[in-house]
Amino acid sequence: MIRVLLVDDHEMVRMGLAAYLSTEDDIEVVAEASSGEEGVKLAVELKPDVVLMDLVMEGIGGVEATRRVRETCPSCKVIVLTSFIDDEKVYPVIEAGAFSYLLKTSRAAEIARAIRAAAAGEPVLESRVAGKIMARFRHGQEAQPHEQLTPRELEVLKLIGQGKSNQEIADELIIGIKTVKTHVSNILSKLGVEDRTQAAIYVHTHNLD
Amino acid sequence: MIRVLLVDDHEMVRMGLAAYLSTEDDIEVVAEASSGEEGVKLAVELKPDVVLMDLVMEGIGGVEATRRVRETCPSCKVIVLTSFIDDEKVYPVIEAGAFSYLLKTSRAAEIARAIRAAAAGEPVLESRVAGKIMARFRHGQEAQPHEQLTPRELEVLKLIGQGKSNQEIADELIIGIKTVKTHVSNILSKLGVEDRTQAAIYVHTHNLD
DNA sequence: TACGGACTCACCCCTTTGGGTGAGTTTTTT
DNA sequence: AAAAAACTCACCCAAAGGGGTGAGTCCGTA
Repeated sequence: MIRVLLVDDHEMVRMGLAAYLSTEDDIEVVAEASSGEEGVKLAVELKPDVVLMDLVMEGIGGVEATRRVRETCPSCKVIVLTSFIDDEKVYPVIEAGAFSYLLKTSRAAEIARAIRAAAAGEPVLESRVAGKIMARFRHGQEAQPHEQLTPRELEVLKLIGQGKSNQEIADELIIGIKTVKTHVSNILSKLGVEDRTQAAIYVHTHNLD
Repeated sequence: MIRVLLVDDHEMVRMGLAAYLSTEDDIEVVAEASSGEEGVKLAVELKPDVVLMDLVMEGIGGVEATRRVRETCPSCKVIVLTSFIDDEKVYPVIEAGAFSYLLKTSRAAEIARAIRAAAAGEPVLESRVAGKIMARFRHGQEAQPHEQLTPRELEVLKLIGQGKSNQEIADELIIGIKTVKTHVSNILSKLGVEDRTQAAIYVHTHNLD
């Protein structure tokens, strides 16, 4: 019997999963959590075989919840279940220890299959997610352009993403405007964009909040 | 008996709703649709009392689906059920004829209540949605700043949101750069922002794709 | 017809931005 | 201790952005 913990703040989704999974003889839903915190707590207590984890939740998100579950219960396989693929949380959550990655548009049978696969030690990646991962390795492991920014540059980039001018950024960071300009130049070059507007768009399309 | 049609491309959500609603004596799920098109078709055929409609779907979205359902089956009450509140699709879908608006984080009991309310002719607005609607009326019906943009200005704004320079916008629209600058000035003034970067951010936070 | 709104373009002028280059200081790593 | 990376600031200069103003055309409507 595969013991499963559901973590999702959507009651309907939990009910749907629970209803479907209860029809599978070899799968047992041992508990449901409506938040990341609760999910971590239940995972530690119950040591389920598989955790079905939503990514977007109030409080600590699925990424942090996954990290904590992996820390406190390394035997738990975390299957991430989320709505969107464009979320740039794909890489972080995999780094956080997610074992499989599915989309919520998946058929119910797919999910049952992924649960059995996880219990058997086989990860499952939704095809589009797999494509992203492959692309990342193909293009060299440098990954996201913004990951090669220095901490200070990242800080400046976020302020650009808030629509701040160089002077405002200088005031906020208590440095000279000349220094800000240097950072901005380096940022534009590293991100491969032409101006601060494109950099701001980068921030928003990559959710660098 | 209240006859309900479910429209959602997430099989799990449909299952969860169907499972829960089947426990309610006065509610009957007469059909499920996994796309907007299918939902419209089934609504016409079955004339349900209430349609539970997801907003984000492949193909025609929930907004267009709602409009068509209302056109072809005016007696059907459409309850919109979506994940996010920041979606600026709230107003459009209400204009399209949505009767109630709930979030997917709602408790299942809330949904059953909303279904009964809809059948009785009472709309239900999730509190945060209600707040938005109220705010819109309080601030004068002018609503979103970008709605007072002219068609041409909106076109330019979208290009700003793509990170285009004035010259690139001029080339794309086959007009002079002086004209673009005029549009940009008017846009900044109407949106109440200081520069094109903030305008680009506006585009992305308001989903003006 | 007259009016207003939208779209177009122009001129003047100032500010901001961004590239290139150099260089000093601090922090971290080797 | 030496090397590398990060952070800081500076100067020069060209390009782009943005405010203000004026004005012509076209189109739909009162």
